[in-house]
Amino acid sequence: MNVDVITPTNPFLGPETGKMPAHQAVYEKLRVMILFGDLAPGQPVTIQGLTDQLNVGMTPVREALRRLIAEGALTHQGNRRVSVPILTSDCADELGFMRKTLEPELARRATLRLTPVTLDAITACDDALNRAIAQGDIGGYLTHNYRFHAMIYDAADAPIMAATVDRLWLRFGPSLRVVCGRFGTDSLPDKHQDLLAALRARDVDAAALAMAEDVAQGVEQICSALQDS
Amino acid sequence: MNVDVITPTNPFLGPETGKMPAHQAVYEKLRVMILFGDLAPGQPVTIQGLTDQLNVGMTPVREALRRLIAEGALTHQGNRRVSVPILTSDCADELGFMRKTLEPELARRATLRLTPVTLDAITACDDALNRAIAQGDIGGYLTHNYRFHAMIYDAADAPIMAATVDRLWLRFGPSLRVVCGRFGTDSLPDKHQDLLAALRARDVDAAALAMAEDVAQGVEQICSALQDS
DNA sequence: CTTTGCATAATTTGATCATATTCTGGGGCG
DNA sequence: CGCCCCAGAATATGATCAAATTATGCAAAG
Repeated sequence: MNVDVITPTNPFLGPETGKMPAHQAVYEKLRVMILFGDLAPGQPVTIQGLTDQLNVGMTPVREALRRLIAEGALTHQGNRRVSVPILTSDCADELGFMRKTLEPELARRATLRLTPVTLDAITACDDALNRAIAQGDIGGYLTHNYRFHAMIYDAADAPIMAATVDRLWLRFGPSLRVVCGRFGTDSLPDKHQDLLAALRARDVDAAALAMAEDVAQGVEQICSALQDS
Repeated sequence: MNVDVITPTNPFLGPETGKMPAHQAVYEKLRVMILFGDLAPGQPVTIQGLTDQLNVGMTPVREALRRLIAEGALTHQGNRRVSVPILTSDCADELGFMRKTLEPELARRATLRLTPVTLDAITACDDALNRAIAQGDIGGYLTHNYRFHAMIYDAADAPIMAATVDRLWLRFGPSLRVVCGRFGTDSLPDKHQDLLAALRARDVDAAALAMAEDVAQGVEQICSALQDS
């Protein structure tokens, strides 16, 4: 029962995939699975299960898990048991506040530093996102929505904040697929047009506002889904 | 099913050396050393050096390092070399923005949830801090200043935000000792009295303001020290 | 006679270690 | 000046130990 990753290419902007330490390969594989809801909330994650599944030793698996636990993508619940965290209302509140605070600032910085080439790439990503929505492709929506935001945050040239926000997305990840299964791809939030327009116009405040609204919509949708569970 | 105890990091720096996995003991030891400037910025950290120094195998050391790297307390610079990160101006700007944004919010939440017992403990911690300043004890100042803030953030009952802010402190840590060596304990920032008064009065906005000012002063001091280096 | 409760055994899993392998960096030699 | 070889450190593996959860069986109560 080998769980194959749905996304064929790695979603991150890293070009090198050739030679990579085993622990990092395991880390990225698990990270993608968590980020896009391939692992259900509360699902236990065992070391030996991963060693069998991925055909690597236990040391790389241990390191990858330790890293993901440090990032909050996995939790060390009770006695030596690792599992995918269950998103509570309180956690969602915290994550929501942080996202609403940090992501507009990243949008501000990105607006000032964005190159035309990167802007075109972001626009292309949004086009792909809209195609995925039109086709009802939930996996494609999740992937391209993440890429859309990740590209902007990468352009902000603020690695610490970008990494922090990345960790917040990791926490939302396991619940995303559930939310989408509930609502479908019809009523998905999309302030991306406003955001792109603001980026093209180099309007810092408009970009921050559009980002804030986009984040607020996404957080609101997740919180409402958590409410009746 | 107990899911209540999920403390991956130590909120306090108590020397609790009872029953603890080796990798966590190594992690906490290194964490304290980084947080209080026992490790200089740029200093290389080797696995084998730590195995010899701490008398543990290399697997626990590897896990501790991986965890600290994930938290930004150490950096994986280039090829398989781990070292204490050097704080640049850009990084300090990012860290400053995040601290100024997140810590007042934590102060807000702490104001609402604080118990009288905890408030007394925080007050006692501030007294110890002042005694350390009066004696010119830099180590005591750093320790108690961290504890003062950590206790407030712990009282805020917002584990994700508290852990995030903790990571920011870890990044500032290696430079703190340098800054204090430059300025001494004379002109240290202290908005703690205002903060304590606001906490006692349950004045949310005043607490947030005092915290913002305290953070701003600290960040400003570090940035000015980075300027002429 | 069945069922419930607890105590103990067995299996699974995590933690640690010793060791082998690979890769990077530096120094010597052509 | 460049290439090759060697030392040292990091990476990865499997084995071994310890801990915990699950399974099992016995006894007592209904």
